[in-house]
Amino acid sequence: MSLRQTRQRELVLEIVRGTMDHPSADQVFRQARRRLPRIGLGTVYRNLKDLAAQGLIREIHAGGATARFDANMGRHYHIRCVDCGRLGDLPMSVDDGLEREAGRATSYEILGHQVEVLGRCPNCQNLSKSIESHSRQGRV
Amino acid sequence: MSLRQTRQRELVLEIVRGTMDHPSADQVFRQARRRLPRIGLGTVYRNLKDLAAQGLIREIHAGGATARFDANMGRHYHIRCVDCGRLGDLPMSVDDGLEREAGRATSYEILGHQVEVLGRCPNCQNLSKSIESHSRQGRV
DNA sequence: TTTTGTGCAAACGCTTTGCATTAAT
DNA sequence: ATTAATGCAAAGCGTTTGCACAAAA
Repeated sequence: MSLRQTRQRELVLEIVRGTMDHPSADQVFRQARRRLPRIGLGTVYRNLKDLAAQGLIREIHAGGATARFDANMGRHYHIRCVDCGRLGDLPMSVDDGLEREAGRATSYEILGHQVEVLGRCPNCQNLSKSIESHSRQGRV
Repeated sequence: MSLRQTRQRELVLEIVRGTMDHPSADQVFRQARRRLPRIGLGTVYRNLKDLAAQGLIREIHAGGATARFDANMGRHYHIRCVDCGRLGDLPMSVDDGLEREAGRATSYEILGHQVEVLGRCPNCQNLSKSIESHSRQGRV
């Protein structure tokens, strides 16, 4: 249950904490190998995942693994169900102020923005309700 | 240069247009195969990519392909350079109203949201400037 | 007839996993 | 001594690509 403190795990955490540039697993791996030449890529992946589960680091945009396609070409936002992965359109207005503010905050040339709201769809809410009331089982 | 009108391409477009649920390439493929049993998965991928390039559909990769990691656990937004993939933190305020509005617009249980602004980082802006001024080459 | 597009299969890149060994507790 | 974590390699998954053949133009 409790995590053991290993050289590898400490190093991975230290590397992610020590940089501002949101490294990929492979970048963390390369950097780690400079200090622990025998560290494996699998270990790095496992530690990144464990550290994220502990809330010590955050994995960014892991949700968008597989591409989705949309024939709605108007600007709009999306909502994703964290349980079943269902992706829906959000019938709400697009915030142009956000790009203006981002332009002020950085020296990037702003080209656009995407918003993804995370939630649980009605179907998955009902599923977990019926599990609660009918049994003691945990996560499905 | 100009796209030919094939049964396969028409079908793929029709499928993406005919659903609201943002199908993945594989879902499009399965549905397409019901009407064109010999269609290949590669063809579906190629057509989705072509149709997106033509602006007829949109590819949603809610985040980049490969996962990135961040030790900054506070709520914040990101900005991605569309040229080099560089990912930065955005020093700007998080919009809670957005989640409230999403809650009103759907029957999802709202859990959070992510914003990714797209742009070109200062470095890539300079790179393309120097290419423009020193040569006639197009896209790098 | 000339290309572009297709089907197929192999290759790709990122990530996960099985397993025998190592090391933290 | 116990058992979680490691290194390694193989497999998994979504996606891309090379190539000979088919079909639009």
